[in-house]
Amino acid sequence: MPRPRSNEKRIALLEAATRVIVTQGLSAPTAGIAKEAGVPNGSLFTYFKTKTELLNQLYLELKGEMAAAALKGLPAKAEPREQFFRVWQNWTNWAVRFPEKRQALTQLSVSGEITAQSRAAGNMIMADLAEMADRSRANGPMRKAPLGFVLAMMNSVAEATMDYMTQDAPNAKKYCKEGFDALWRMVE
Amino acid sequence: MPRPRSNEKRIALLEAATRVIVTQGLSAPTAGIAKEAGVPNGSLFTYFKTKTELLNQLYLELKGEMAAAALKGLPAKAEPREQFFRVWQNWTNWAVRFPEKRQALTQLSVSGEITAQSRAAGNMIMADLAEMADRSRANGPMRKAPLGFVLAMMNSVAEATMDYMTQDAPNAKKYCKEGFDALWRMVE
Amino acid sequence: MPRPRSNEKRIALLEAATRVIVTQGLSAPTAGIAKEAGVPNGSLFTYFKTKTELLNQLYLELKGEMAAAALKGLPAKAEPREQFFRVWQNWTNWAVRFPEKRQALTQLSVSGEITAQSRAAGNMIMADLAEMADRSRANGPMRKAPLGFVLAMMNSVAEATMDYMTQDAPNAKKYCKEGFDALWRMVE
Amino acid sequence: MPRPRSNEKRIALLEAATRVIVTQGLSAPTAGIAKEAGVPNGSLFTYFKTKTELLNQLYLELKGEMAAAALKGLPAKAEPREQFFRVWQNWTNWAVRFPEKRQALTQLSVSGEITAQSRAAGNMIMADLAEMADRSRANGPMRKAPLGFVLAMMNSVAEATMDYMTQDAPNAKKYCKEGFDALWRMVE
DNA sequence: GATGAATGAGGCTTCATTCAT
DNA sequence: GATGAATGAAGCCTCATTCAT
Repeated sequence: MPRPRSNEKRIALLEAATRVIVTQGLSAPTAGIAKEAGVPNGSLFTYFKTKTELLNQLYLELKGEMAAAALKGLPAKAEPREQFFRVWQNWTNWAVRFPEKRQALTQLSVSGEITAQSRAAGNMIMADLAEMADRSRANGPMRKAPLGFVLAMMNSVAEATMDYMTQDAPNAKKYCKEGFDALWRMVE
Repeated sequence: MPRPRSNEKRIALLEAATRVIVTQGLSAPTAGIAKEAGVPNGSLFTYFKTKTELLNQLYLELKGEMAAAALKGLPAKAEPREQFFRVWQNWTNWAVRFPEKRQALTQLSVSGEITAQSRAAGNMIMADLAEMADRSRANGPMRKAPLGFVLAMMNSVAEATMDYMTQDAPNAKKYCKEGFDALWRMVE
Repeated sequence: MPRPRSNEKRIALLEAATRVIVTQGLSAPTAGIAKEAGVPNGSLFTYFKTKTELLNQLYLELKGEMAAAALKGLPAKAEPREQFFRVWQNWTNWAVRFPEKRQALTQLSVSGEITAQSRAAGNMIMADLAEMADRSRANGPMRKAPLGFVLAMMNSVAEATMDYMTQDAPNAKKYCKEGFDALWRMVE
Repeated sequence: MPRPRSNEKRIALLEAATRVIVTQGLSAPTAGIAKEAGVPNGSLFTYFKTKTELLNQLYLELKGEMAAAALKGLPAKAEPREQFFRVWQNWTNWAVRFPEKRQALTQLSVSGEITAQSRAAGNMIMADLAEMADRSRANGPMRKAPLGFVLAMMNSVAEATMDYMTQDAPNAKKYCKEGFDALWRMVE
């Protein structure tokens, strides 16, 4: 029985990639990522066939983490608005707690490195969030707009909110609320 | 400001860069940009000292074009909402007419290549737009929020709108209106 | 001579190497050979200390097979020419039946991977053939030329013949005869 | 006007490649070739887009040189045999004078690196030689065999001859004659 | 012994920038 | 100034071999 593949190294590489991407961008050398992870450069390629694959997996990983954070500990019974606000808080707070993860995710999202497949999978991950959004706008002015469009709106507002929460951490809570209210006005 | 002889080549390079960036990303080789522009590769560096400078100038150029387009032909006397809507139309239509320019601008904006100075200059360019936004929210629910935050919100909604207008061109007009209404609800 | 347990795997590796060398050349990765053989990559090195050793053993194996095929079922009593022709047929037919083996052998022969020792051993293997060749030219025009030179000549004619037999299989028999006659004219 | 491409460097690279291939085989690093040529490694790729292209051009270059050498200074009027013998001498002597070139050419010929196109071009280069061979066998026992087959025979005999001439230089002349006579017996 | 993960030296190639002409 | 060849530092990835299990 050979040495089994170490999941720790995989994680270490993914986390290192996150950090390195934030400081150096997506063109950061794989060697740098490996070094940051404390792993020999050749090993990176036993865990990820190519740099692109590493990037795509990181994308999915981060998206998954973000979604999980957003949906964590939802009050099963609650007003839609309240429930949504809770998600909003979870979501934006995750971004504040892990600014590097969010930043890396943003970079990945706009880059040409992410496959259509990965993007599709990423959307699947966000399905619960999407559904919640769908319910929220059900009786509002955007009820007839395509769901995708509404989601894009929400997402973009969320991004802007997170930016400010991160940049100006002391007032994070205020931005969080303000952003949510703006969003709510938009859809409900 | 010493200018190299041919301004045509400068323009050609900038336009080529726009196209090349869209298809290949910011890591596109300078040689490729030069070729696309029909300019010898070495000449690129007589027009732009470094690749970074080319990118920064392109950023400013595109931002300028966008702002100019947005503010063109404004009815001097008109209701704020109407006037703002006109700007909104100009703006989003520019994005639809020149999707490559917008895409390149987006890529540049998120990249680490753009200097703080360029970003500041970029904001100056958008000053008129910012002022208009400021007036729009003057009596609305976001009247007390930091202007930057409001602008970021608007911008993010605009981005989402443009995305959909570009992706689904036949319904562009609808998205344009829908996006604007959403924005208006947010701030006014 | 300590032998690893399974001779089957050894054979499988040798045969896989033959196939892989034909398609990918001698620089084919050991991992690829192992995979083709259905053997885990690490195991290759329990059967062959190094890649070079694998190559050398393959060389000898193929040379041995070729010689055995050539000398098989010789009529003990027969005219020299007839006997030699029989060998010639056996030899060239082997090449046609196993073109991959011959091709791999050719590649190995010209490569720098084969040690002097292996080459010497390879010549030993061909000793019977050499002897027969020696007898054949005993009364001919090349009777005074160094044996090695005559053998090289024969070998080269054989190679050319095999090439054509393999390339143009339907006429293989004709080439076989034609090649032999040419050879015989040369030495006898 | 920029620096023109230096044909000297091209030649230097080709010659360096010849030498390096002989000692290290076709898998010799491009860096080593460049160093041997006294050229920075990056420059190799301004003269040859890829290693494969370098190899193919070298193949053609060597083949061309060989053919030119073989056909040099032919007596216009002479018996076919005499004329052919002259070619044979030229040819084999070239091999003795430039053993590295011949060895490299041999390696290239058997390798998988040479394109079908290059091989075709290589054959064109040898066309005059082929024609002469064709005339030589016109009245001989191989007059009905496919020309390609005859050429292959001749070539293989030449190879064997050259090997011995090179290995045992003092007797080169003898091998040259002996090889030619053998060949002549074969075809005429 | 069997297995396949681990390793790190190197290989090929690219590229921003410089510089000879 | 204009041009495109020149350059050499990296970058991504491969691979023979070793070694933990």
